[in-house]
Amino acid sequence: MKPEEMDKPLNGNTSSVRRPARERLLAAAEELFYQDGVQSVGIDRVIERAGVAKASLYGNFNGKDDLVRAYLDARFEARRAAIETKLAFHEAPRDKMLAVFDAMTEPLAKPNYRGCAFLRATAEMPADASGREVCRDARRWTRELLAGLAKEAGASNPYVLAKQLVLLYDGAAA
Amino acid sequence: MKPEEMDKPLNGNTSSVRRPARERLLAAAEELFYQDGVQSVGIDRVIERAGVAKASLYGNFNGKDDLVRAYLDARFEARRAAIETKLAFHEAPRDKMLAVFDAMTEPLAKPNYRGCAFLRATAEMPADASGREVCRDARRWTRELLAGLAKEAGASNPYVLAKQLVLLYDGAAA
DNA sequence: TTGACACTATACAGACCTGTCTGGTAAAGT
DNA sequence: ACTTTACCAGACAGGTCTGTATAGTGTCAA
Repeated sequence: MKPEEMDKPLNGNTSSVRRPARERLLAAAEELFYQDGVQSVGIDRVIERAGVAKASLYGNFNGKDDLVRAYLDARFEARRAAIETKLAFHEAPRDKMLAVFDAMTEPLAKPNYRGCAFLRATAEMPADASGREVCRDARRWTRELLAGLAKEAGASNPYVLAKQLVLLYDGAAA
Repeated sequence: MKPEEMDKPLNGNTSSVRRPARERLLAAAEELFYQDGVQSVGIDRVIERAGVAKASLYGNFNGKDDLVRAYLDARFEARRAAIETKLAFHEAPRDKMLAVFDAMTEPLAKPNYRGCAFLRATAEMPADASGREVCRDARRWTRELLAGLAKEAGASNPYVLAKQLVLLYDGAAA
């Protein structure tokens, strides 16, 4: 996606039925929020990109805060799905841990990678934003998943190991 | 510093001579920008905290962007000073590398630590902000310092090692 | 046909933020 | 005595942002 296309509407509707406004909003939010940051992307840009009226945004979400939260939720869901897909290929706890790490570091190689979405969002959101919870939950989920696997694998201190692994991911993602 | 004191002016002038406006502005910027984020802290809050008129800000700086840059510059200078102080105690390159890491991770234990100032600022500043350069410079300076020491220490691949160490720091700081 | 529904388009209020401008004070240099 | 310098206080303009309100369109079902 070239920059000059970044604000043109994307309907994705070669079919006769248009995708509902909510989906288009989430798709636009996903791209714009991740690429340019939650703070600096205004509502007007999102609705323009989604090809949606402002009223449709406020009909489907409670406000920007809610849209950001939905965007982060979707992001979390995507990560969880990616991890669990990879997880299914392995049996041994140790292999599973590697699979988790594999799934998480896979996006790093992508051309438009801009760092961990949760870390970025946490850094730029105001302290009282509701999206912070999602970020916290996502990090905790990852940590506890790793800790559980480490325990199964017989690690002497699974919780500490999980924290160190997350720390390593944070470094790579930053 | 309790939150309710966070916006009262701090003159720090028990002496007869008041500290000049520029210094008070930088001190206020340091605290507010680091604590609450560069974006969400407005100029009015900075000048109120500094006990300074708005005109004094625009007399000493070219605008908010410039103030942010000065804040980051000061931050960089402080880090450099802290590192070089610790560096002076050691002779062997390997000890020096540990000293660098020591100096950089020392602030992590402080009660009001909020992560690496440069990482945070980079995450929340708009793409065209002049402060990004400072962040880039600070990171490059650290990396090259470590690479130089690694080379002296006889590391097989000093540059890669330096990058990995910085990555480790980023993880810890995030 | 009518009415409910989802949507578009646009105008607008209110808040906030940056940056400018004016006016006044006090100290230091000439 | 006069000027310069540094400063404070606050009003104000211009912009951007979120969120609301209004008016109109197309569709589908009863």
